[in-house]
Amino acid sequence: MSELTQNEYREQRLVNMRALEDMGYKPFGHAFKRSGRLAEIREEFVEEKEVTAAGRLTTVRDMGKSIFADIRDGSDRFQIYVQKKALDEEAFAAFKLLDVGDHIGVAGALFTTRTGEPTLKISKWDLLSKSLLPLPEKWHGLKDVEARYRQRYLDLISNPDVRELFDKRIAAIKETRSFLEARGFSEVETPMLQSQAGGAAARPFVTHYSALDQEMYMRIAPELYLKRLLVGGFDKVFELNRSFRNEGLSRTHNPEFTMLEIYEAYTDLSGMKDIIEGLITHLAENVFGGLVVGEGDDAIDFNLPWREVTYRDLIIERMGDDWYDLSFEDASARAEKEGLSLDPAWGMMMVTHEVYEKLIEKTLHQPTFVTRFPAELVPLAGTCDDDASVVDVFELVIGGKEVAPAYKELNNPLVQRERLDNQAGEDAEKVDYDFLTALEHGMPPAGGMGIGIDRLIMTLAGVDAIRDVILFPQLRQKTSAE
RNA sequence: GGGCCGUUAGCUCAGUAGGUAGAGCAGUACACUUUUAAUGUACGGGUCGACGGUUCGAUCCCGUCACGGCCUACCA
Repeated sequence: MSELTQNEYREQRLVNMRALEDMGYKPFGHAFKRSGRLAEIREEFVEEKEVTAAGRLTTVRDMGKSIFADIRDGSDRFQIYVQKKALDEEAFAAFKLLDVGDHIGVAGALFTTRTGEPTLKISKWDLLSKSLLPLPEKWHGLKDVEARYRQRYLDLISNPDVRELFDKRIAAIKETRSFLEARGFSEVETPMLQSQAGGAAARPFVTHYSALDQEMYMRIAPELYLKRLLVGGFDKVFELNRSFRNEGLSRTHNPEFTMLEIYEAYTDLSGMKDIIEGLITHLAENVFGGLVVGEGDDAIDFNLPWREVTYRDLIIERMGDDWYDLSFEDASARAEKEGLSLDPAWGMMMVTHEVYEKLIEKTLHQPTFVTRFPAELVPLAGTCDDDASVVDVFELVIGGKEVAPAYKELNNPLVQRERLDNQAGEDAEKVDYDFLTALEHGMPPAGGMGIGIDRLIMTLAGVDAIRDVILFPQLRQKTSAE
């Protein structure tokens, strides 16, 4: 079937490869000293200058005694000109045996064609690596979404906008690190392999550590270890790395994802707010091209200040001034009238929260800090000074998605123990008692924040699928693999 | 996990109210010394996702499966 015809391409390329070998070329050759990457050669273009360059052959325009072709490296594309009389006969004949996709090294002089294209007229060339399989079509690129994710290398070669988006992701992560380091934060690494998966409520990936003969979990969040570091005297730390959650795949969920968590001692939410506002506007301006992302009604405006509103006010705004005075039955009826299906086990708080998650959050398109969540929902946060039923937190929502929750961290070990015990219920093994012990030694008051980096990049880049910002997103394994 | 949709040449896509399929790019051959989606002429290339069923006959209809997409559910 498809392998058969694909083999015809491969067979032909093997024939070409052997012919080149017979002429003394090494098909999977060697290092090649280049004057610079193609972008540098373009930048430092001087008429007549002798340079060497290397890249992958991407298009060939053969006119008999004269060939124009493009080569590409990780930085740019560049046109080369192969003129029959400019190199020896055998080298010219050998060049015609090349296939699109081959890596070559070339030497020659720069010039400008009559159409104004900077070009390298080659006097020598060498084969650096043979490509045995054809690349996707040059004009339409690779469209098949499955192939794009499974063979991302082809996607990167043939779809320049994909490469550009990943370059932006790389730049955003680099800028995030320098932004935080410039403000005195230290980047740390804490365990991804944990004996207890704490810091969030998600199903973990389970594995087994043979040496200790014990179950281990891939972390679902770094939070509890970062707080141990607060106890240990690291008062400004962050970790920017992967967490893992054994939950469903969707347009906005990948089982491994990149999270940034930041903790600063002796500060509170206002400190976290300054950081997130500064960081996001910095990234928008310096990496993604400006403070307004997208167009028309979808545009997101990152100009400060951002809206700040309490959870309670949002609920009232959506469900009516009297919501919090309603009986449970009346509230449930009103929620169901809005199209929500309610779990009979829920109480008033969960019904209200369902209203927030299903009816309100997705409508918060512009950057919005939602504050003062019910305390039961956020067991690791400290309560507000004026009202112990709500916690001193914000969730930054952008484009209808939760991008960054921040807490005044709970540092009262007695309250923390009670809340974790309550949450774990009968499943007491789930409580990380080592963490509670650390708190008892005294954790400074602190603000903390978690930022889903993949989602932040989606938001800033204006893409709506998480797999478009992850190089190798998770897919089901193909059983027919060779 | 549930619902709906998709899978045709290496790539991008047409198509057949059931009679084993076409185009462009790519490939092969020839021509061509300034092209850039080079051009011109000719040629080759397909188990129409897999397996069953219905039928004289299935890429097309039906069923199962695989993979993917969208929606939905789980992820404080």
